[in-house]
Amino acid sequence: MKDTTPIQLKEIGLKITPQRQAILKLLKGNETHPSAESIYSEISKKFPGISFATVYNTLSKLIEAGEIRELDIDPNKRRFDPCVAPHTHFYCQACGNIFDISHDFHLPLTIKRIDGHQVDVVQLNLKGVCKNCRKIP
Amino acid sequence: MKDTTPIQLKEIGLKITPQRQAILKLLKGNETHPSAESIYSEISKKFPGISFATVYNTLSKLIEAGEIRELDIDPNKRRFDPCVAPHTHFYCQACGNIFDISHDFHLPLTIKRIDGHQVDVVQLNLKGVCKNCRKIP
DNA sequence: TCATAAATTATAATAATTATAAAATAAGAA
DNA sequence: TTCTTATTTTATAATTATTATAATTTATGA
Ligand SMILES: [Mn+2]
Ligand SMILES: [Mn+2]
Ligand SMILES: [Zn+2]
Ligand SMILES: [Zn+2]
Repeated sequence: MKDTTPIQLKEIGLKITPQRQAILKLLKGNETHPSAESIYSEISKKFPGISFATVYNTLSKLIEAGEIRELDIDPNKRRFDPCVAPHTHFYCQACGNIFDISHDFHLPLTIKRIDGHQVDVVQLNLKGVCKNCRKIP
Repeated sequence: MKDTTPIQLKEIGLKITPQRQAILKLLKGNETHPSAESIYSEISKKFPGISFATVYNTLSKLIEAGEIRELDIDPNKRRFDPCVAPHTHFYCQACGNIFDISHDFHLPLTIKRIDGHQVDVVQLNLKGVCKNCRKIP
């Protein structure tokens, strides 16, 4: 039988717990850019007793370890992305969904300095009305 | 004596009140990208009785009218910018200050559609450690 | 001056997130 | 395998930012 132990946790110095495994599994390959709330709701199905603190704590640790990243695009809540490679996002102001944009806008991704400031993160955010919401007038 | 009446309010269909005049005056030319809290604190000096609701209400009206805009860059609070012309921002993760970046990154400012989505806003956000915070190790 | 819609205020409510401390548990040592 | 302990989870409270409500006040135009 295939070993499904998520070695990622061990690698970043975290204890392997069922809750963390579930959160990691939910995130892996997830392209919805979930919020803490949506992660909590989903995980609750399998772990009815999980607490919000565990979700937030785990997300913080994963961000620290560089396994996931946080987006600054939803004005109402934190949103998370398991894909840490740089890419553009589109936020729908009607439904709140976030879409990956694969088009290359030739961003200054390697810039390390500007106006004397040290640049660590570069984010291009687009906002408007998504494909789906445009249909429903 | 010079007329200092802010005609902007009348123009956008809002009643001229001392509170609104003060908020508008504080915003005009302000490059600090203030939060509701910082606006409230500052205005309170002249209007000790002003309420947070007035600050938020006024900001909402001004955004609606396109007189100011809101940034999605500070993960903790809403930040406002009286300059509505498109420009890049830098957020310091150490001190929370936001700086305007005048360098032209050739953003797709005229794009109206991508992947079927209707694009209304384009924001380029840089984050890291600002000039001032780098000095204090 | 007066009528009235709009704005302001005090206050409560909501939503997201963070803090605290006790109980549970993963993981390595014995 | 059992023991030990630091880590993690949970329940709960606290905090912070923002929005909602309703009574009072005020700007504005007749
Ligand atoms: Mn993404
Ligand atoms: Mn600006
Ligand atoms: Zn949508
Ligand atoms: Zn700084």
